[in-house]
Amino acid sequence: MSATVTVEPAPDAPIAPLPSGGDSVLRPPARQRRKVARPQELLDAALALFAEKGYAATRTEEVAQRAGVSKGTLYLYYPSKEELFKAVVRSNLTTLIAEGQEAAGSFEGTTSELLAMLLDTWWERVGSTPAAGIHKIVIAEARNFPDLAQFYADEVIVPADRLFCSTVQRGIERGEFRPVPLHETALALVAPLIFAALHQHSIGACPVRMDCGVDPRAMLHAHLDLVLRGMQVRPGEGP
Amino acid sequence: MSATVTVEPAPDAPIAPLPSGGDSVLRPPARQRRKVARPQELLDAALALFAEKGYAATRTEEVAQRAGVSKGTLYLYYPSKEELFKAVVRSNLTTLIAEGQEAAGSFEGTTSELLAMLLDTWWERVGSTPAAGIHKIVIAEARNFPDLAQFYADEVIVPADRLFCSTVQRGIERGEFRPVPLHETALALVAPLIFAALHQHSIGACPVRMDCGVDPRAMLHAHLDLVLRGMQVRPGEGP
Amino acid sequence: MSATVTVEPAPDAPIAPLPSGGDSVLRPPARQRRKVARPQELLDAALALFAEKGYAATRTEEVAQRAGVSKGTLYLYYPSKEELFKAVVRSNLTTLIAEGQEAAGSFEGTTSELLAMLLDTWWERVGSTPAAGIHKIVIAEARNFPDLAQFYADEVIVPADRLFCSTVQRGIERGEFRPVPLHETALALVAPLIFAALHQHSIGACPVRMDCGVDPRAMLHAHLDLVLRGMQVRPGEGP
Amino acid sequence: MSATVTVEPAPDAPIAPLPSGGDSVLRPPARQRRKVARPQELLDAALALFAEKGYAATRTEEVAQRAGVSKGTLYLYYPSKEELFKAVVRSNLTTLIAEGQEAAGSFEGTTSELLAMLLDTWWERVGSTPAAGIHKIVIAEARNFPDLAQFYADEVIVPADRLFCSTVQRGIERGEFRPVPLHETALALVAPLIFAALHQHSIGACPVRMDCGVDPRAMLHAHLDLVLRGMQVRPGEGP
DNA sequence: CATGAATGAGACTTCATTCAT
DNA sequence: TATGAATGAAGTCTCATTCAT
Repeated sequence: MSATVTVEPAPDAPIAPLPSGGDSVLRPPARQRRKVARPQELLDAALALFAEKGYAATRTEEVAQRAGVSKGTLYLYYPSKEELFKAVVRSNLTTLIAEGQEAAGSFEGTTSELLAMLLDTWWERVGSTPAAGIHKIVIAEARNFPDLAQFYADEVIVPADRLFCSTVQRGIERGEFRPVPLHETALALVAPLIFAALHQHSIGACPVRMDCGVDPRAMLHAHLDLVLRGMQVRPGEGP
Repeated sequence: MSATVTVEPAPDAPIAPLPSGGDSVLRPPARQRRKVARPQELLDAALALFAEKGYAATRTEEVAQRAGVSKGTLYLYYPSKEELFKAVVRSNLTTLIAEGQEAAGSFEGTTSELLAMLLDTWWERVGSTPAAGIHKIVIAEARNFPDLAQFYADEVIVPADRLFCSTVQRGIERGEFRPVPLHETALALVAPLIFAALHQHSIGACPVRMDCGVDPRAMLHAHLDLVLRGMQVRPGEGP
Repeated sequence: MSATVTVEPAPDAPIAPLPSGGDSVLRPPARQRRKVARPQELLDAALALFAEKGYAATRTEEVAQRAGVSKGTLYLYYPSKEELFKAVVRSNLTTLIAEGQEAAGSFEGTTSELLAMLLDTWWERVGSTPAAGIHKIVIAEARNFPDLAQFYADEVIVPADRLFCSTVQRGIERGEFRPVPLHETALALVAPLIFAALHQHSIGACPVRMDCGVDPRAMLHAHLDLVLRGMQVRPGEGP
Repeated sequence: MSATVTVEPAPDAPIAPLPSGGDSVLRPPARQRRKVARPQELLDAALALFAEKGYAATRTEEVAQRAGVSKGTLYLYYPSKEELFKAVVRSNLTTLIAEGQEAAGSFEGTTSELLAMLLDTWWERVGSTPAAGIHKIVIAEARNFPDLAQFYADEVIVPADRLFCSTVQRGIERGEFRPVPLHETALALVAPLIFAALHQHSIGACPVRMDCGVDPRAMLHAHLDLVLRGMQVRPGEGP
């Protein structure tokens, strides 16, 4: 408050939700009615916190605060912490899936290019965003929330597997790839990306001194280079 | 309780996790080796539970029970749940690294064979054992325990990176591999395995119905096949 | 909302429960009689819910819903749940008392017949109607709402006692009954009925399997038979 | 604490549980281990509070305080508020039932005397004690806790009905009573007592000014006098 | 007058930690 | 040392009440 001290924004709300404008410092916190915007604001706040601290360590009140509402308001929109979490997963993964389908849909070009594009897009839209933190949470809490695990399997794992399997299949059918096993190859394709995303949202988000940091981008390309070469049909190998 | 009972000497480090070498299997009459074995028993119980349920969902009482002692006794050895957690991670990672070094040792044969051996061994000794649960925990809790992240970086990530980088280097130097970028390739090599291990200890451990389950073993081989081909020097490509 | 709409005059007692006579069934076009009917509608809804679930388990929102208004509107008429509760009890007790007086009237015939009639009527008009739920509420909450207990004592217990005492007195004076103690006998007369009514509105309203259910009607008659015989002067017994 | 000030006991604990003796005024409240005494102390505290305020209005922490323990300790013995309540009911009603059976068992004398004794005892051991408050609670909360209602029906209502029916039967068989209907008469016998007990624990426990207060004792005798006369075989009525 | 989104005190319950025995 | 009864801070969720619209 004093003139010389250059206070940085309160650490509690580094990504402050936006307090509407006026927000005078009087006691009653000037409650607002924003029925339509609230759900998304809550979802965003929840995603950020869940991704950072995990499911159990995130308090509902903290989510509400970050969204700029009170504890009770959160429960107006989501009936429980678990449902809130599911909504977060659903919201971000539905988008994810939709994008995957869409991107794969009508693609012209070599399958190698398609794969590069898919993985690139995934990294840009998911892996490098807070949404990637969801994977971390699911991995960490799956055994405590079996129905959540089932949900995740149904909504994410299976569709993603389908997408990549069919893409590899396309490469094989077009004579671009050797006849590699589908599921295993699909997994080998995405694993490094997901791994990098996990890293990014756990150790990578900590202030650790490390002399072998890896740029995910560079890693992605090295991986693609490696793997595509490994799949491609070599000159004298023809089927 | 009575005064005449001469309790065996207190373990030199009542709160220390245990120096891993000390728990030799000597003293065959399995009688009354309680007090020295306690720390390790607690650590084992804690590892199993943390790996299964995560940090927050694991109750200290449960750990104590599983180790066959009372709640209070646990606090005799570890001053808090957090310290117990750190001790578990440290204890098991040290072992883990030791095994890595040992496995690498002096290997004769092609670098492809060496890599195959390394990854195979890793899966056998770590990925498929409860120790892999540690990765899950560290990933999930890194941001809540920053010094743990630092520890993990120092003790696991950096050494592992060094091991794989030097192996790839060996392959390049011997003319077996193309001149691929070291760090990125190393990461691409291990990522699918770690990913599979994580999967194994989260979703894979849940009773989820899934039509695209992948055998980690088969995946490992598909991955190796792919990646080694991608790295190898092709006939007409000379260095 | 618009300025030209001439809302009907505000009810003279916006917060008053309603004086019971005011809600005549006039104004046949059942159109827009909302605002004057509101208090009674709220009271009715509240009575039903309080009687069914008790004070604490009844939510104000539920009351509002049942009355067809919003939560906020309820508070326009009653400043708090507690006041609503009191208004409900008072309102219905007034009715109850009125019915008592009405039922008593001027009776010709033996006092036994008069008593039979009184109790019969009470059961028909009160005991078997939702109004009996009020007794349940008062009994349950008297200690949490002392002034309500006072009100109940003044408005119900004392008048009822007076009515039955004077009736018994009449029986004694006319030589029909032995000189029994007044208050105690009056209580002994009504207790089984009230008891049955309470039962009816608590356990009797639950889906309990019970092999000793009692028909309140039959019980009433057995009780009367017993008690009137007990009071009546026997052939050889003095005056 | 000072010598001259005669402090009355803190208002929070009018019926203080007994603080073991020492109870110095230091900050740590001198926790004690009384594993065997605790359950009954908690039950007593719970009975008193439930009887006074009802189920919902009684806070678990209040029960713990009154029993002289902390919130958590309560849950060491009873897993939930509902279970605590059931334990209270069970504890007090089991005693009740046992006493009833026992008292009725081998009785010599007229059935009128037996009935007088039964009702007298009931009043002394239940009706006039806090245990009678249980009836109030069951009546008030039965519809919110159906399984409690079932429990109460099974454990109290049915056995009590059986006891009184068999007693009336005995009177009829011995030629003491007219052939009255069993269930109905049994109910008519106990109803005034239960009614009085309810009254005692609701309105009767409030500071109400009332000019028609009834001594339950006197009422009990008036009732018995009335009802026994009504049941007894009159001189010229032969069986 | 009416609405219903928003609030926040408070209830129940859990569990890491302490400490008398 | 070991125990496990006891503690109390903290978390999730409810709901009476308020108030901007």
